This record gives sequence, C-alpha cells and structure tokens, in this order.
Amino acid sequence: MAANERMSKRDATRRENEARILAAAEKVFAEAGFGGATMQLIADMAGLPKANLHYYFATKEELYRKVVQQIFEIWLHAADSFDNAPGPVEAIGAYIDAKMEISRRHPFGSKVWASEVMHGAPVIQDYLETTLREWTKGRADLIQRWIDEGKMAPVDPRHLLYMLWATTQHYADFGHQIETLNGGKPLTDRQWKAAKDSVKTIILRGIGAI
Amino acid sequence: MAANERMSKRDATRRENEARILAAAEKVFAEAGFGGATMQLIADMAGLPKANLHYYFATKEELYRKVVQQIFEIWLHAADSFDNAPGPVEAIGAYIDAKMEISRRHPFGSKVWASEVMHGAPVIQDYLETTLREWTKGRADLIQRWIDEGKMAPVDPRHLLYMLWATTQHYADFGHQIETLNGGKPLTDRQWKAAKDSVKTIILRGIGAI
DNA sequence: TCTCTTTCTGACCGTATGGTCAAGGTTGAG
DNA sequence: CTCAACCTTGACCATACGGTCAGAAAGAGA
Repeated sequence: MAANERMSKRDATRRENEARILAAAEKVFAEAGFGGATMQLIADMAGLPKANLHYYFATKEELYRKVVQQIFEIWLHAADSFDNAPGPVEAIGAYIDAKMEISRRHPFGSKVWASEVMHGAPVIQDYLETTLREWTKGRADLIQRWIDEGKMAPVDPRHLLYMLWATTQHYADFGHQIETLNGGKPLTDRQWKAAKDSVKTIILRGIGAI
Repeated sequence: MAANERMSKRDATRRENEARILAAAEKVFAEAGFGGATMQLIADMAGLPKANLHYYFATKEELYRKVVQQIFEIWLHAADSFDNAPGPVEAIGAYIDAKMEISRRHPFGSKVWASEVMHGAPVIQDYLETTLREWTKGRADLIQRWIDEGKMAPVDPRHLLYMLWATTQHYADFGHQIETLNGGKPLTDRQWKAAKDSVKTIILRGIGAI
C-alpha cells in the first residue's frame, strides 16, 4: 500500500491493533521476562481478548520476536549518530546522547533486549553475527583511524564501544535501582542532563579527546 | 555447630546438596529467567529428584531468594576494595579489578542479579533501600572528599558509581554478545586483562585521577 | 541391636498457560 | 445489494508446572 493511498478502515484497525499488542507485549516482556509473561496479561493490557492476539501473532515466540526486532531497529538507528562526524568528540558525544535518549524513551525495549542477550540471544543470534558484527567492526576501524590520526588516546576500540553500550543502557536496564537510590523518584530532566553530561565528560576525557 | 566439631554424615550431605541445588539454580535462573526456570530442570542439573528440592527449599521463590542473597553478599564483598585506599586511583582501580573478576567468575550470579533488578527487584527491594543506599552514600561522600581535596576532577560521584557498575557488570550480563563479537570464542586471559586495563585507563583518566 | 529422627522419592493433584476452533459479526469490492 | 474475505471471540483442550504426600530408606544415639 502506497503512503498516499487512503487507508481502509480494516487496514487502520489492523495497524492499530498490532501496535497496541506490540506495545503491551514490550512492557509485559520487559517486566516479567519471556517465561513470566503470559498472553492473557498482554491481551488485557492491550484491551483485546486473548484469542485475538493469536489472530495477529500466531505464537508467543513470534510476538516476542517482533518486539525484539523492533528494538533492534531503534538501536541501530541510534548508530547513525556516529556517522558524518569530523572526530571522536562529535561522534561519541552524539552517540551517547542518542543512546541515553533511547534509555529514557524506551526503557522497556532496552530491558527486553538485555534479557534476550543475557539468555543467550536465542532469537536474534543471527543479527548479532551479521549486522551487529559488521557495525562493530566498522566503528572499531573508525575509532582506530582517529587514534592513528592523533585525535584521541590509544584505547582498545572494542572495549570503548562496550563501555558506551554498558553505560548508556544501564540507565534503562537498572533504572529501578537508580530510581531507588534517587529516593524512589524517577530522574528529573535536570538529572537526566547531568547523567548525560557525566558520561560524556568522563568518557571523552578518558579517551583523551578533550 | 562449632567449626571444630566433627561434621556428621548427615550434615555433610545436607550442606553438599544445598550447595549443588543453589549452584544449579543459579545457572538455570540466569539462563531462563525466574519465569522460564523450572524446578524439574534445576533438579536434573543438580542430579536430584524434584521432590528433594522441595525438601530443602519449600518453594521456587524461596530458592530464588537464596540465590539472589548469595550474589548480593559477593557483590558487597567486592566493595571492600574501595576501602583503606589512599586515593581514587588505588580505590577505583581495585574496585574495577574486583568487579571484573566477579563478572568473570560469577557470570550466572551477575545475570540473576541484573534480571532481578530489571524486573523491579521484587525480592531484594529492601536491600536496595537499606544496605545499598547506605553503601552508595558512603562512597559518594568519599569520592566528593577526593574531589574537594583536588585528587580528581569534579564529577558527579553517583554517576561515576553507576558507570563503574555498568561497565564491569556488562562483561558478565552481555558476555554472550561480547563472545559473539569475539568470533564466538570466550575472552582469553590476555583479553580479560585488556578489558580490565581499558576500563581502568578510560575511567581513571576520565575522572582526572591520572 | 532397637528406636526415633531425618532424609529421600515416585506417584499424584490442581491450576494456569499456550494454543485451537467454530460460529457469528463486519467490511468493502463489484 | 451480495457475497466472499476478513476479523472477533467465548469456550474449549492438552500439557506442563509448582507443589504435596505417604511410605521407604538411611543415619544417629542408646
């Protein structure tokens, strides 16, 4: 269906239902894990009968796979921040901003992703071995080039990438812990900014880019 | 029972069985999540009939709680590295070493801990609010003192701590991803050392301590 | 050895879950 | 208006799971 065609009522309903189900599933999978999540709970949260879920998504696995893929897309898109930057300060700074923003806006997705990887990536192992592996190699090469050009200190590019992932995703995956240590209150706008700035400052200075 | 008393056969068996069950449970909970883990699987892995598990641990929740508590102990013990150090370089360096070693030696425990926190800490919320909160405040104050004394750059102590946790635990929690990006092979001794050094270098330079 | 306590285990039970299905309702092209 | 395709849903099913229990086995103390 082309974008300029008028959408039929059916198409609109389908699209909306799928979106509701996916959103509900993301939340339930994040909060209960794959094994702890139930189709009934997802259905209730989406406001649909359980049998209807199985009309749109044949099995729990299929629904889960869609959720994980959706997250992977967002995740990869943030990687764009890395490109078209003259040097490490701009690239890594923008990447940290983007990933921190994802942690803030998509905490459920981040948790589902973390859970998937922690359990051995049963669903997205092929993505790890293809897309992610290539992406990582490309960025590691880029970082190495910056090092060779004297734009930053000689650090292991891969461990730097792991550090970026770990630090930014921590704010989503361990958000509950952070909230608890913040007096039980979610981080405010100001605190999120402070978090971003802290991470950027420490890492950029840590790699000798500033 | 005092330590110098001879242990009866019964006591020895009990101790051994509990240890086997806890080890098996840690692995299964880490790999499948609480919801995905089954008592049958834990029993098989421990080499005991399922009914026997329920003799030692009344419910799945109780077994899980023991596993999580065990991990928290190890986690807290690593925190000792922070003490009795003259300044940030020694303290944070030792802490990174200790936590990286835990990630390497107790990857299952780390995953269970991560999973527990990600799911809202249903079991160890009270620990977060008491022990962890106090520990964090103490170390944050200590870091602030170092800043005031000019031993390191002014960074937000709490965000620094989060960064330490995130970065070190990442090597356990996302170990599968790292292994995949390492050509499907676990990190070698040399690579673990490189990881530790990278983390220490970037962070210690990042906080202006070296 | 005898006896009491602790430990072990196969068989069993109620429940919750993922998934199915048939019947009825709704939509839209021709 | 018609009808075929599509969507919705309550009721249902088979299975797998956590947990129970009665009785057998093994150990400890006398």
